[in-house]
Amino acid sequence: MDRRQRKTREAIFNAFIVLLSKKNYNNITVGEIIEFADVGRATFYSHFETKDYLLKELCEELFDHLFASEQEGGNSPHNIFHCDMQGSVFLHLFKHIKKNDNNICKLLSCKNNELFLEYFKNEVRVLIENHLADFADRKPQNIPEDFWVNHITSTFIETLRWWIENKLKQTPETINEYFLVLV
Amino acid sequence: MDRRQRKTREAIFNAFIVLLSKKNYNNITVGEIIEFADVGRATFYSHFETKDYLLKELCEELFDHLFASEQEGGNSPHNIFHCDMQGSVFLHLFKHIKKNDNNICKLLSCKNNELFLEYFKNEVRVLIENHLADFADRKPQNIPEDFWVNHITSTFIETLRWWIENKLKQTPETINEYFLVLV
DNA sequence: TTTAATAGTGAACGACTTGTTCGATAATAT
DNA sequence: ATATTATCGAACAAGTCGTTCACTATTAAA
Repeated sequence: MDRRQRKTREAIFNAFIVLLSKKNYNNITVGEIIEFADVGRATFYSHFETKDYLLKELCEELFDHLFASEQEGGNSPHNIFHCDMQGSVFLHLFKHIKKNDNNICKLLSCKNNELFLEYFKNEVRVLIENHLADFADRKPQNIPEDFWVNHITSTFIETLRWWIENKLKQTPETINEYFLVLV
Repeated sequence: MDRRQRKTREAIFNAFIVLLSKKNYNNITVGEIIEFADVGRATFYSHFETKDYLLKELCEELFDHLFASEQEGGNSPHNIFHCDMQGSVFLHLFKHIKKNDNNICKLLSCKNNELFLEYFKNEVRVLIENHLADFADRKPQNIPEDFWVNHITSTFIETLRWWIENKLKQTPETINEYFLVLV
């Protein structure tokens, strides 16, 4: 990839992230992004079709970092079902978010954006599905499988949101226990 | 209240609801609303400050219908803690939504709007808080009170959303059981 | 080094949306 | 009958979006 392209792309992502830390997604304009990124209008639109696509591509990069290690953990079948492993998958996630170099927190905060939440929920759902066996003994009888998956997924995300609203006061370990105790 | 005012207000609400059943909140313009409502632009803005305020007022009317009976049930202290009452509060809600004269379903569907979800969640939270005693024996030890309330609230809403995504196939009774079995 | 291909620039454009203004008209209440 | 109030409708400035185009700068290839 052309060095110019890379630089432009990064400049736009950076500007977008900086702006996201300051204001809501919906209130950010393309004009602001290109001003911060110091990039021509036409250039922005040659990289991203719309602002929504910019978010989408940012999410893909973000989720790569956030879920990559977890997904691989999910691929080694002999360890997953192990009790210690179960906790650590989600604990890892909570820890990553506490570090918060990335700006997931801002995006997750209620008032922000449905689009991000949709992407994020899909990602978490896949994770949950991969670790479904860990929750098998807690699953109530007579409820549909996807209802159960949806519930664990939602509970995870809502736990996260509650944590973020509480300014991440609790340790990742505490939150992880809170989460596990719910499902 | 002036008859003209009433008629205008209703025309706008109606147009808004019709449009909501066809497209996402974010994609609805004030121009469309006043066209459908057959009302002057200045008139719209003399009734509602912005589109968001229109939604807010619509929610207030909607929630009045939806939560009014439940709230009153919550005010008679001798019946609340009764086991039979517990189920029926939420069952009533599920039934109301199945009837769906109002357009909560469209608004609740993921892709729609954070603003509505926020209003709705607040309303449900109050309901849950009023009936918290019903869930007391299921509350795990050592988790904060508001975390617990948030979890029940979220679970209710996510149950609802799952139901709506599934086209309300299940009966209200079934969904109510699904919900109660989760918490 | 020269050349051809590629990426970025910046101004301008049309289209759409928002929220406001104002003089004229119609409905309502007294 | 009169005064008040609501609505109309057209126009407005401001902001935003996504596109276009002629021009310039950078990069990769010959």
